Amino acid sequence: MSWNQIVPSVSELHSAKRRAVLREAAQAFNRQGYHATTLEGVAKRLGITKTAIYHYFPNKNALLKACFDEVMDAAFANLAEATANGRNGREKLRRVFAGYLTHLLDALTVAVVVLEDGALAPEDRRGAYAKRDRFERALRALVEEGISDGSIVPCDPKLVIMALLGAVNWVPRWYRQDGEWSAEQLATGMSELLDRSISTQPPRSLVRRVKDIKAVGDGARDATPRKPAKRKSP
Amino acid sequence: MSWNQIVPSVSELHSAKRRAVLREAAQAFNRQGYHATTLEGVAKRLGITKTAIYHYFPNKNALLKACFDEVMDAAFANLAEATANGRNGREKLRRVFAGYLTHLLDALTVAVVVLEDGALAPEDRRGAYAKRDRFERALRALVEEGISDGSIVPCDPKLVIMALLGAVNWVPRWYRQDGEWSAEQLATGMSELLDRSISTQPPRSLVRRVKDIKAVGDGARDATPRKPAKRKSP
Amino acid sequence: MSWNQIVPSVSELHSAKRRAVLREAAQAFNRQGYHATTLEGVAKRLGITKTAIYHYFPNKNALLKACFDEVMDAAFANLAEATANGRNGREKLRRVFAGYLTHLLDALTVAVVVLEDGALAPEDRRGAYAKRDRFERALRALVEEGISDGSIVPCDPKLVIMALLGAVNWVPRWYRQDGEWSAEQLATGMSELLDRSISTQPPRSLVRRVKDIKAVGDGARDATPRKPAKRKSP
Amino acid sequence: MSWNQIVPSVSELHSAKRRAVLREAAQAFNRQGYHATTLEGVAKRLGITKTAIYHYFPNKNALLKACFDEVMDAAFANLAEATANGRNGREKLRRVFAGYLTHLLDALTVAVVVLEDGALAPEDRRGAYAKRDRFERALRALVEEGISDGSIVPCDPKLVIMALLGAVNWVPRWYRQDGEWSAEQLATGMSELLDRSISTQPPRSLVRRVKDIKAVGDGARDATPRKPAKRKSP
DNA sequence: AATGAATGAGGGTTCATTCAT
DNA sequence: TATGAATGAACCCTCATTCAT
Repeated sequence: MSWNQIVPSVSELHSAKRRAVLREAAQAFNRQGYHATTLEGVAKRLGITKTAIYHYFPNKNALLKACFDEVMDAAFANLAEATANGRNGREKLRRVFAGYLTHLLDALTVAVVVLEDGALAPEDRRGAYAKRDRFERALRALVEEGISDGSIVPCDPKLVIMALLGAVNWVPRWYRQDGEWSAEQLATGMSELLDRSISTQPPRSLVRRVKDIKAVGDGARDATPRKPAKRKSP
Repeated sequence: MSWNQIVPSVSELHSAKRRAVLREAAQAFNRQGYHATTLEGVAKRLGITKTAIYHYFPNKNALLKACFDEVMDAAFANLAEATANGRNGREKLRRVFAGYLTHLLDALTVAVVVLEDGALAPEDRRGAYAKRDRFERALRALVEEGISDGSIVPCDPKLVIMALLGAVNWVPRWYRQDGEWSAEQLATGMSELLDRSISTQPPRSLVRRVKDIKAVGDGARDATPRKPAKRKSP
Repeated sequence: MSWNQIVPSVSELHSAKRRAVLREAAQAFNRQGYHATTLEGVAKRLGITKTAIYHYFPNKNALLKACFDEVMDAAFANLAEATANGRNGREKLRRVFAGYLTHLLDALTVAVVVLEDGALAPEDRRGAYAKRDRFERALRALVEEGISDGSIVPCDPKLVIMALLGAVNWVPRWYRQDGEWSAEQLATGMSELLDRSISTQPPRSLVRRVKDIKAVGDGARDATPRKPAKRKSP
Repeated sequence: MSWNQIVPSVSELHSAKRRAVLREAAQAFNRQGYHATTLEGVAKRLGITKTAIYHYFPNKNALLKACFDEVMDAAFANLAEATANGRNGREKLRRVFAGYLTHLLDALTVAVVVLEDGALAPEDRRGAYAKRDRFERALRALVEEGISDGSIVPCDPKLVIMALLGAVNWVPRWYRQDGEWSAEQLATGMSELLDRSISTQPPRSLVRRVKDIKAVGDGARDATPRKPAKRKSP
């Protein structure tokens, strides 16, 4: 084909549009929930018609499933990265959540349809639940690892994971891109908070007060110092 | 009339039924979300007909509003109690969340429709949002107080409150009464977690390791030791 | 029975209440139409409950039928009187309409459910239609009589009757008791108008201008001069 | 594109269908009243489904409003024409009513939903009432004009207008296209009747009897002589 | 006689989905 | 590829009616 590289191929165009549809739908799902979202509304915001969506997805539920899959894919990718590079349970966990959060906050990304898992079609649900459970189990394993290696405070891993996921999954419903924080700032702030909630290390402020007596802390926990706000344009 | 105090009066019966309807609806809202909940389903689970519900609530949205109001009432009650009795910002905050959580987990109670605020009728929304914002502002003030009095680690109060609320409000969607934990255990576990996430004090486990050197901690924070599971009957 | 004549008997009470229900329902039917009228509304205005109505009428449609019957009874009564006392077709017709109108305007009376004949139950409809048709036929006969005796202008009796009934039956929908006219004034004004519309006699004002030349008119037509307003209290 | 002018364009098709829906609904409203009319029924008679209607009108009430608007538009058009061309109050009035009636009787037209004004949505009602009141006021002004110029008998304009409107608006409820009269005949007959009811001129039959003595009448009133029936096919 | 509770039928409306163009 | 038309399922809600008290 001529126009090489310049004019996008037909299939490129198709997947670009598909992607746009998915993004728009995901944002709607995040904001209003699956059932309150209408295809009409999604289409209108894209400047297309409702039926055009059906060229890219077989039905509404497929949009949800695609969201779910993407989130889970990102989750497992983060998990792999974190497991490979983290030095102890807590650090691994922090890496997972930081990556997960960054993914959620990325405007381009599909999002926390995790909240809407119940809306999946029965045939998709089993697989989705299995994936999600696998992810949660992996996270729990990291907690246990952290408890073992002393980086995480003794606790119930299941409860902790649900709590942290609650905090994280909730973000897309209240975070506004044009709001007070940049995505980066938010991710950092949340990560610190989550980290503190399970760390065996005293919080930084305390560390400073105690360090004269005895060196405490693993250093790694200060790896993400608060950066000055790099606010996006409104 | 005899049967005094024993046989419930007519109006008592009415409000008991009303309460039952509200509870059932709330559970459905929590599990599936507002829009995915059908009055038919709620009625069926109560063994009544759809229209019977209309004897107790004028419409579906009124159920949502009633949920919301109840949650907020409990929230403010906790806030008052905590403000009066807490000794510092962090302790106050912990009391608020502990009470809030207990309320959410109470089987008798209506629940976290907070997640579904967008589904409120336009005329109710303004008031509901105002109430909710007032509550969140109060929580943020507690965080600031805690930062000032040194009980809470320096942080962005807004972000912290949203994170903690996310963790807490998410609970009713995954907590099962007949599950692994009693409500009390859950409340305790969550409280400890939330508390750790903002505390300037080193975590208990660390404290033990450090206490030989220097006494640290405010004592109060161990006021709620993990009790042996008092599991409810399924 | 004691309390003779003073305390009304049980059955008197019953029929008085029945009457009250019928009146209220009739007014609602007149104002809003049968289908837009709810028994709840009728009951509320009477200060009773919806179910109480069922002590006096077996169902909503029976109220409509009762209205209809009453109107038709009055109509036939007027017809008899008018036929007996009127001196010619036109005069008879005028008497019928005047009486009919008076009945419609009587606050105590049930009313123009004629407009809602289609809402009657199928089993009642046949009878009701028969009655109504009989009445309309009688009116047409009067028109024909009037044409024959020269008191009514040549015209299509059917059309004329429908037109006059339209004008008359429409009254209850716009007439307000607390409005500008007394019932009497309205009845008089309408009668004059209806009369003029079919009369072979020149209108009064013309008569005055012509009477110098030749005596015209039947005298009877001036039998109901406009009286000064005797307004009812609000 | 070929088929020019012959095959209707897409948008023409749309508005033709819209028109068909409106007509069918209007007929139902006229026959049974607004509340007794179901969209299901309207659709069935059109051979479509209930929901198809929603492609052309946002809801049931919009159908009513469209009817109302069309009637009022025709009313004002007639008013303008009559005011411009009528020679005196009575003649103007007659022209208005004749035109109005013709419109009502036109099979293609939407009709006398005037009777159902109370069923309009609250937000539409104010405007509709204002329009209707403006029309009625204009008619009353014509009556007053007629009284002043001697063409109309002294009377209460308000009462007269309500009576005449009653007679006219009632027509669509009983007139059947496949009945005894053509629309033209009916319009003529009704017009004569209405005219007689307010005219200062002696009726034609009387005129003939009197004219030997003195010439009376304005000539114009005989402008619409009864034409021989031109019956439409059933 | 009167009531509150409850029901079932039915109507308006929304919305995902299909079809023909 | 994209659209407008059309459909059917489902839901909320109203209301006449019945029943037990």
